[in-house]
Amino acid sequence: MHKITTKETFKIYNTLSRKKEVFMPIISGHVGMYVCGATVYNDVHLGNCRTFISLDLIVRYFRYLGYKVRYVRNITDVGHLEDETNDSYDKITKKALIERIEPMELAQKYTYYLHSILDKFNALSPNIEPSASGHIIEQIEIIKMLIKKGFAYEIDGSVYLDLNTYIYRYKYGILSRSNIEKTLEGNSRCLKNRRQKRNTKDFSLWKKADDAHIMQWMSPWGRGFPGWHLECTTMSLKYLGDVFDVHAGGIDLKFPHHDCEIAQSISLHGKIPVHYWIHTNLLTLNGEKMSKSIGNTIFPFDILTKFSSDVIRFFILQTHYRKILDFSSKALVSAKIGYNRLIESFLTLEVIFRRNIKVSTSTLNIITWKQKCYDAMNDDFNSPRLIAHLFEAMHCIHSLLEGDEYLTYYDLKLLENTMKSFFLEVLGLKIKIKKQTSKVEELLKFLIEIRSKARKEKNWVISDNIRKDLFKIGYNLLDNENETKVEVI
RNA sequence: GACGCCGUGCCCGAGUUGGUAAAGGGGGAAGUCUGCAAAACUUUUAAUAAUGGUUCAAAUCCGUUCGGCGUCUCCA
Repeated sequence: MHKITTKETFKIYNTLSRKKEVFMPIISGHVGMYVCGATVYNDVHLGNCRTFISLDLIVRYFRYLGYKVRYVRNITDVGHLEDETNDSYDKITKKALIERIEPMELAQKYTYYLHSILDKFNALSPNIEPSASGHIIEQIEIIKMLIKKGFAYEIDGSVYLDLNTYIYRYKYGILSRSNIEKTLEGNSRCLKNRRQKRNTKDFSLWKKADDAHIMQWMSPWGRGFPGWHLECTTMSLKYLGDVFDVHAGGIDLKFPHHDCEIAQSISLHGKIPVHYWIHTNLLTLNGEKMSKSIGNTIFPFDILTKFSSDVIRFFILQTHYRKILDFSSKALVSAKIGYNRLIESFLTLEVIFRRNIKVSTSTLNIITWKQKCYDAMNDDFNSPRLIAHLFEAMHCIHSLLEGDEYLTYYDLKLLENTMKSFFLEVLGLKIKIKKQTSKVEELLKFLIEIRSKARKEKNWVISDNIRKDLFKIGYNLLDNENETKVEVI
């Protein structure tokens, strides 16, 4: 494995301090990382995918540096309110009624779907993927403790976190740096329909369920279901401890979700639960947030027919995770062309190895280049810069092929290993060469032979017709010096 | 209204704890190659939103303006 040699220069942008900070794990060599996963009531869209792909890059790089990562990503299958003014239904229940299936069946269906999509994008599975519905008992225990400590109160079968009590002792909103009073002042929507709560700013830990609510559990406060913010606090506490290294998620979860999590944890044990908060930025469509509720969404299968999952992943990683990324097919086409060139260079490298030219000194400094790759990733996971360095390596390979530059066998191997490991392990991309089924391949070979014969006889009519007709059905013939290559369109 | 973020060439996109010539990709142009075409390779092209200020030095820090976006409702 790779040694953790660069840890003193490895920096992560921490939303809490709004600065890049040198990463120092709680336990040397280990990283505990919690990611807010998806609410499984609908197909994941490309915006969700961007977040999980960005965070996959982060997990991969931790591991690449040699850290042992416990990667926990939850499944929200209960408790996420569709609309707080409507007490009866949460997202899962509502969709289950529409689809006429059991809520659990719905959650299962979309969980499978999420897995299959993320698998396609080569995102690594979490080590633990806990679901909210599987941790009802733990959540009830935490609510009990919060009530006992005086930070929560029960009214008519629902339990709320008492922010006034909390604010008396601690600061609320340290992550978003929002002033809850001022925030509520300017937002009239928040003032409606809060008859149950002592204060509008209090948020629910447990909600009473009426008979129509399918997903409900028995609790000391009657039948109900847990609030959304509680599940992450509960499950991260259970699997990573009361204070852990990294908590990550989409930027839209910063407030109120993550600030509420912090309030819950601090109420519980008095400590800020996380050292490094990482927030990924949004994927926009026509400049606006891609969102299920707004409806401007692109689903993975909408574009997987036009672009491979690798190209989409490459496209996403070409932008830094903290920058807004606007979806456009034009940019995707650019990414596709660049990606293919990069893959070609791996094949060119093989050609250079086969040539086996022996030199005693190198004309290029591969060690310096390798360090630049690390520097890019060490600077808050700067994948666009890493990709730029891979393109530089591609140009080096071309120069080697032309004989303009030379590398010793050792340096050549170093170049290959570094390039491949960053490409495959860190960026999580694949070096895939499209291949035909054997019979199609034989037929193509046969046609190319006929065409080659025609070309030798300068029968351009036959040779051009073969090329034209094959192009029509998706095969592009490329005539090189001695051979004809087939490109699948 | 409160709290934030962003604006880099034709397009995408690094650089934003101030400092050598502002990465990289795509596109355009020219060339090499070539029966033609394509591909590949080489070279080349062009930018810091506007305006003040701080500084020996600003894309980077501060002010103002314009434009875009996010959160405060459920969100990745």
